[in-house]
Parts: sequence; structure tokens; C-alpha cells
Amino acid sequence: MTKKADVPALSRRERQVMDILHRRNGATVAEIMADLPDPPTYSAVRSVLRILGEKELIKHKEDGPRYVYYPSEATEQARDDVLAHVVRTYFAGSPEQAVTALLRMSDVEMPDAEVERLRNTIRRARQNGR
Amino acid sequence: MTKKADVPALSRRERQVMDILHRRNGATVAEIMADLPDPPTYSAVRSVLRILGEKELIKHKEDGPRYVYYPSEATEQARDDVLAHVVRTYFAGSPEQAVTALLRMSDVEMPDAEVERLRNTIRRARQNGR
DNA sequence: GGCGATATGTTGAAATATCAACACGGTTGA
DNA sequence: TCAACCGTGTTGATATTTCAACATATCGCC
Repeated sequence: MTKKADVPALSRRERQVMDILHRRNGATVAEIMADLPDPPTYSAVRSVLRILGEKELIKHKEDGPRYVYYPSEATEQARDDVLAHVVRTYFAGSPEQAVTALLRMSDVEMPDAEVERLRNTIRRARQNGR
Repeated sequence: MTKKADVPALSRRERQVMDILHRRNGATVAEIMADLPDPPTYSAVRSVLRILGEKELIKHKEDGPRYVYYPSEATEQARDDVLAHVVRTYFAGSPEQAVTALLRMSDVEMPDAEVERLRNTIRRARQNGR
């Protein structure tokens, strides 16, 4: 079974807005608009927010005169879903590969020996733990 | 500047199809259809593929009687884009956090000391390297 | 008070994505 | 041979997304 309807598969704009909310740990409409590529009007952004609200993917708090929008699900929780998806989709389900790619990507000059140590640690844990 | 128009922002179905192609290292229409949530008809899948082709995001090879579709960009390259996006969006731009989340997620019983070593290695490389 | 600026609430139009139907071509096997 | 099957090519209808316009409420300030 490879399908998961649990995460509702957002539209383009919806995804962009959710990402902004996660990245900024909440944002006002104006902030969201500023971060969107090819930013539409204020009204258009609010329209997307309304839909996300109906899906209960976001919530908002009043901050004086305006709303600040947040993801319903905490970023810490969303992380796991995203990482799982990325690992599965782009790294053949291998977290180790993802880790090494991350290290390389971040220009970290991790010695090969260190990477090897890490790999071994992981492999060992796999064989023992379960 | 936080906007990037370089990665064209795909629609829901387009994104799903691209993910399948990456995960499977190429796939036929039938395979794609089988992996899609709420799978539409064969024709519908091919319609999405046509659009992706027009955007030059995929290519195809003939395999006997049928086509096998592939991402234009190699998975290895796409990985960096995806990881960069994830790190930026969900981990406050900190690759270390992403690494530790990955390790935790994959149930790897990495000793705390080991994590600390890793952190130090990264931090040191940061301060030196640049 | 009243005016401008800045919000949100609501509605409907325009653009795009999604989907299915149908036409057509090649291959296979009775 | 030719008919059933399996694939692609193309077209157009439907559904959803995306967007903007307009109405309304509140706050600060002259």
C-alpha cells in the first residue's frame, strides 16, 4: 500500500502558503503576500487562507488589529512527514543517504572517516535494534 | 530575496507524478496510475504527462511497445533542491537539525555522545571553512 | 467628529488543472 | 487475415484553483 490520503495533497498556492507559515512560525497576510512568488493581491491571499482554514490546516490568533496565521500542526510534527516523504521519494528510503547528502550540501567538510563511523553506527543500530 | 521562479511550482497532480518518477527511477503510464492516490483514468494520467513534457520536466524512452517516462533532471540533482527547501522551510536553515531529526526518525539509536561529536564537527567546519 | 489607512468578510469571475472520451496505429495470436 | 488488445495522440468538457472587486469594521490622528 503506497497511498496516503492522510496528508490531503495541497494545491500550488496552498502549499506555498503553508511553507511560508512553517518557515516564519506564523505570518500576517501582508507577510505571506511578500513572500509569495508572483505575489497576487491581498484579497487573493486571503482567499487561499480561507480555504486552508476550512480544511483546518491553519489557525489564527488576533494580534491587535490583525490576524496572525499559523499551521494547525506544529512544525516539529510536520517535519517528520516531510522528511519521510523526501527520504522515500528521493533517497530510496535510505536515511543514511539523506544524511550524507545533507552534510555535503551544507559544505561541511566532514572527514570521510567520520562519515564511515556514522554509517557503521547506523548499520549496527539497525541490526541490533530491530 | 526569497523568491525563486527557477523551480516552476507544480500543480498537485504534476507534483505527484514527478515524485513517482523519481521514486521509481522512471515508470510507465500504468505504473504511475497504480501509484497515484485516487487514481484517475489512463487518459487523465497521460494528460498530465503531456503537460509535464511541454514544460520539459520529463522525457521518455520507448521500451518496446510502450513509453517509460523519466524526470529530465536526474534524481541526484533534484535531491539538493528538495533538501535545501526542506531545511529552509522546516529546520530554520539548519542542516544539523535536519540531520538529527533524520536520525531520530529512522529509529537509529545513535548515542548522545555521537550526536554531540557530529555537532561539533559541523560547528568546527563552519568556523574554519568560511 | 470625520477622514484615511488598514483590516477582515463575502462574492463571483477568470484561469488553470483535471479528467475522460474518442480516434488511430501497431502487435499478436486464433 | 483480421479481430481483440494495448498502446499513444488529440480534443473538449468539467472541476477546482486562483484571483480580484467590493462591502464593511476598526483604529489613529488631524
